[in-house]
Amino acid sequence: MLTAEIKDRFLQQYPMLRELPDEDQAEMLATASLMHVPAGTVLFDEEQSCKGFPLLLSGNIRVIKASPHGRELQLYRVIPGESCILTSSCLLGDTPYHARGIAEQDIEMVVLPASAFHTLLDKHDTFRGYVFHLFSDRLTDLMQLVSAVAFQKLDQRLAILLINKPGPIHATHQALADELGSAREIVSRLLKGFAEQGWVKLGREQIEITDTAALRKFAAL
Amino acid sequence: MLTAEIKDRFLQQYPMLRELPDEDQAEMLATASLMHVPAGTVLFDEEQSCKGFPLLLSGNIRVIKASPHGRELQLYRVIPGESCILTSSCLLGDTPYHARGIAEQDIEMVVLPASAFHTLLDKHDTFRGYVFHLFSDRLTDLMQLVSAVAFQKLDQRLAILLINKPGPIHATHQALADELGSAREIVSRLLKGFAEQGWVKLGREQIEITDTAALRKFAAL
DNA sequence: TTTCCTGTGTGACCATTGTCACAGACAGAC
DNA sequence: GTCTGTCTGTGACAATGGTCACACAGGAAA
Repeated sequence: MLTAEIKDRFLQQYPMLRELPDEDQAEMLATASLMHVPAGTVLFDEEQSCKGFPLLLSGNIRVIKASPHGRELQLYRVIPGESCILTSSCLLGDTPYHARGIAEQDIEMVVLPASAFHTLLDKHDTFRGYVFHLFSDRLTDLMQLVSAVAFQKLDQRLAILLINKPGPIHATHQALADELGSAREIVSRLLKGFAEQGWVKLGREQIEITDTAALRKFAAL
Repeated sequence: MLTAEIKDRFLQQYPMLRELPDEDQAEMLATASLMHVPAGTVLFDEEQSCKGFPLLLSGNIRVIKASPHGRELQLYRVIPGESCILTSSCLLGDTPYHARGIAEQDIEMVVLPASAFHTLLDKHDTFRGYVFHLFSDRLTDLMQLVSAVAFQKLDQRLAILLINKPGPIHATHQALADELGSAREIVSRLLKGFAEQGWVKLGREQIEITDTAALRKFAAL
């Protein structure tokens, strides 16, 4: 059972649920439960099937593929307002996961039982539209990612990654490598190159972009 | 308007449409049209939005990403009974395509107008389930592909590709390279290696697997 | 037959990335 | 302060894949 405050934040974050008829909304809220998950938790993993439909309130989920040699590659990130489409995929396709989901920060999420999820999907276009959109976006993301991994050089991918991170970047080289699916040393090496070009300033767990324009030009090349 | 013969084949290929109430089925069939497309045609391309929902009767569609340097990489293949999920993604998300679709053979397909597609989706669970399943499968495929491109060596990917092709393989090295996202010379080189191991016999546009077990073992390594 | 075109074989060479093995550097704990 | 664990810098090296520049083979067309 959710508190009034959580309900508010929940509906704030997922506006399409506000459009449900009152009784359906109430029913949905009645079956939902709130979960707290500490940062670092593995929320799901390969070959593991799923229980409910999670809707994020706060915190991100990193969805990754791990290689047998200990490297990893981030497929995408789930942010509040987005829900994890992989779960939907599981619930709808009855297939197990094929990736690992890790809580990047502490997470608050509302979990709908599978039955409620199906009911919403059957009865309400807006919810359906929302889920389809998520699928659609993920497909697009993944196609983009495949293309990047297959055809782009690492330095460009790194540049793009940096550009798309907001503000002063706080991350270890290892973390960046894990996002790119590469090794820490390579990232260090490339960053050093960027620094020598005067594009970034490096510090411990910190990267400051000093010449966005140049970096962007390099990335777009 | 479809002929009776086409209707039959159509419903044969897409069983979930047979479960529709008669009048809905009739309405759907009334708005559908048959298209023939010769092999090699580009059915859709990046940044190009879409008209209708195609359901394949015969022939395959290769969905690929092309690199700026002329290389290409196959994302997946659409076979009869499957429809092209990318199109759904477009219709549902109003986003343009982000890949290219090429008719691998001559194609027959039934095309539903976007409106009919949406109607079916709204009214019928089975159709909805079908579409969700397609999405789900594609997501899985793509995640698998990303992982392969990022972490597997080309020789293994080639071996897997060969294993999964039925019967005596009839393809140019270039075609294989395009499926893998690599260059022709590399494929030739690797195939030569396989031949030296006695795993395959090579001929012009033809590859015969002579030791499936060894090849499989190598692929699984 | 000769001519072409496409597909394949190949060797030399390069660029990129990955691996390994450390050495320093910094921050927080003690 | 010292210690300790994490993060980063770095050099040598290997391996994989890609590029280029051809030669050559086989089959279809002229």
